[in-house]
Amino acid sequence: MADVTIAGLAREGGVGVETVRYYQRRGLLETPERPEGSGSNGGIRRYTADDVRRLRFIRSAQAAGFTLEQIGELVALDATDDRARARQLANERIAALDAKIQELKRVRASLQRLARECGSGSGGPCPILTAFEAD
Amino acid sequence: MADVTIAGLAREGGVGVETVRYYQRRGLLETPERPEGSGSNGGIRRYTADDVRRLRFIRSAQAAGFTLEQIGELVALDATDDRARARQLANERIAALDAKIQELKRVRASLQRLARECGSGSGGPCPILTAFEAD
DNA sequence: CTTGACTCCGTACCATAGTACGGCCCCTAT
DNA sequence: ATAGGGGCCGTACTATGGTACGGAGTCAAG
Repeated sequence: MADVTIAGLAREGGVGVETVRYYQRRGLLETPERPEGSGSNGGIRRYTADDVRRLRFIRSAQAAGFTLEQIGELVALDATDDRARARQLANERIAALDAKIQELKRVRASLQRLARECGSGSGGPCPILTAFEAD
Repeated sequence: MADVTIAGLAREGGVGVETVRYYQRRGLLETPERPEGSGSNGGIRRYTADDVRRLRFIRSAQAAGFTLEQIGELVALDATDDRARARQLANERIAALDAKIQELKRVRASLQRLARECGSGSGGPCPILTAFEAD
């Protein structure tokens, strides 16, 4: 893949240009040097496949529930060799994820009960407010 | 359970007093009348077991991924008899929940792979940035 | 050699879901 | 009767994760 402009990077990562710039401000993505352009300030920055990888990593890590701040730590960690810390972060997140998955399953069951009990006919109650009570 | 003040309601719901007041402003919780107090403005509001139920409902529905705006609709719906709409909301949320649960499981697997590969020894790479790539 | 799309940059604004503050009032115990 | 702990209310501020805007510069095509 040839190097791309910021719009190409954003497209590859499935985000908007402004989001890329936001991640740069947050220190999650590098801001490459502007090439020696013809004008006073230089030309247009180019992004590599590495930048695309990094952007995709950010999106996946977000999906995993990491905050942008934690993602910043992970990105920094990738440069070092602090395996213990990396494992710690991963394991903490796995535990949180397990709890979250269990919770989502519980509320899913409640919603299913609600959808079933709240049938088409108008017989009986449609107990929205108590839907989650038998948790 | 005897009727409680706002602090009691908050405690029962596991939230702060300010959060209760915020939910009132959002229209998710009722604001009971102030009793005819001795002073210029009246006395202190009292909350019932019903209010506690409603507050707990809000928290559970949030856990289910509903926004406060959607929760407002659910609360309003409970008063009406629009079963079709209630079922629709529930089913939409179940679908979203299923997708979310799948996603969390995927990223969990990636994290586990990361934690394993990034073992204690310093042999081999600790590929944080590529941890999610084989999704 | 101009037009038009895109980049760069700073700054401002947004939505969501709270959290805090300050002044005043009420109520109860000492 | 007085002090302290809440309650009441409006308003302001916070954190998180973006999203938008305006003006200037760049670049490629026609």
